[in-house]
Amino acid sequence: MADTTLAGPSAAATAGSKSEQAYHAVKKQIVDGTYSPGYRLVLAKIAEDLGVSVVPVREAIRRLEAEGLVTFERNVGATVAGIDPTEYLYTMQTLSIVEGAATALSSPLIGPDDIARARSVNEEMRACLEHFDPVRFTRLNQDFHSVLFENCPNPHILDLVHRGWNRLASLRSSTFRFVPGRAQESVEEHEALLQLIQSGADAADIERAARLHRSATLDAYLSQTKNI
Amino acid sequence: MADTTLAGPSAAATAGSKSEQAYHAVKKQIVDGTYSPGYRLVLAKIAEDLGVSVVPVREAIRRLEAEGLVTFERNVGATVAGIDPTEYLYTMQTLSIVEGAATALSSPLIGPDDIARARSVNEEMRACLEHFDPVRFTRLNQDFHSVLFENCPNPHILDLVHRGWNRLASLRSSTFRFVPGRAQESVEEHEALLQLIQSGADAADIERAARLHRSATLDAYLSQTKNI
DNA sequence: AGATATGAAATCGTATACGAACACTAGGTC
DNA sequence: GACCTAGTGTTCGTATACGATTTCATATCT
Repeated sequence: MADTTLAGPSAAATAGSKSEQAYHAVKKQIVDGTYSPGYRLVLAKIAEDLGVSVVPVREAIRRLEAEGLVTFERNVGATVAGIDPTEYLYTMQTLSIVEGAATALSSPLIGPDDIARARSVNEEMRACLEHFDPVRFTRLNQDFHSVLFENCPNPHILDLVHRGWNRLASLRSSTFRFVPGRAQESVEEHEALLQLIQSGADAADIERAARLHRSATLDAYLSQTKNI
Repeated sequence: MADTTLAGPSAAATAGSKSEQAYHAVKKQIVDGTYSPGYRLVLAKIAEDLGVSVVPVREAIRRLEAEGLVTFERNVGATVAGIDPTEYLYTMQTLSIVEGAATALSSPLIGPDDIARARSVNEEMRACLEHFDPVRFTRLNQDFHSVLFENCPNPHILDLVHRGWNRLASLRSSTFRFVPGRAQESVEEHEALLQLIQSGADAADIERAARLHRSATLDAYLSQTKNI
């Protein structure tokens, strides 16, 4: 299965350093929800928990800030970044663009076995709809697209996709939970996308489909909030 | 005129801090070419030059690393990042995507006065062709697109555009210099793009045109290197 | 001579320490 | 009672110090 730990930023240089360790530790806890949005990240406390000094922790926090996972205020401190409706819109819109591009760029390199694997993941997602397992659903959704992106010829774009996913992590399964029916649609769109790729469709058509797949989720959210 | 100092990353939080000062100072010198690719960035030396200690400098360097402007190797140090043909391809491809999207998203908000300003910049660019002033040409090129992006409704995408531009800064005017005729084409494409926007064309058409405008430069480079 | 080992110099990575800025409470004043 | 003010505690920002690692030059061995 594709590794959805979500590779760090382009800069993974200093592996093994305490700063690196702190970065991964804090990131993990943000992405998996241990630290919720708004949680106050006190340098000294994190340093003590990890058994290191504040300097590497500070560096780690600043890196997470650059990725949008924490917000930093001078002389005040860091808090786990939430994602307000505006930020959500920006992030989803950007994701629709970069995911569309990543899918289109990868499509010529996607083989029958990849299609089969992706389809199998999608069927698992369908099963999640029955059991109502939104957390697993979200994870499988990333797996699905990760399979398609495995051979993406442009790592920069892939990196942007991963950043967007991390940015959305604080929402967990909210779109799944709050927009009923969207998850079902999503599974169908996945299948349609696979067939499009399988049929050797034009890259532009694949890009459009992949982009719409993401923006439909955004639209579903927008139209719902408008109706309330 | 549009400010092409190229806004920093989303995180401009700690304005006024020494770390911030160091960040801007080093970034400026990388972007304007004072530090060429491969230049060894020694923390202690930069710290002394700026009159601060190494800790904030280190933080600044790590931020620049995250933006791809410097490469960092553990226990060895930082060097100004070069851009090899592969990186160039990745960056240009990504730029074509995000610039295309930024242009399309901005287009409904571009008014007649914006068009006029952009056209005036483009005419300056045309003049640069006569005087053969590649550095100014590159700068004006950014100005041109900055005018179009001024009202971009998605700051995330704009940020990606700026990052790409910074990343290419180390090349200076190489595309202009090495692909004769491309600059001329570029000016013509700008004018065509303006007319497309002015005519109220479909966002999809505008996006395609803007994307091709960037990828044509990449293609020109690729076909030239192939011929050698 | 070429390759390998050894030492010194340079540079990084992190701990510790301390001054500075902010938040919050308590007390006083109108 | 509401508002302002002083004081205290918390947390950040940066300087300094030192051990760890790499690099480079020199010496030694085959």
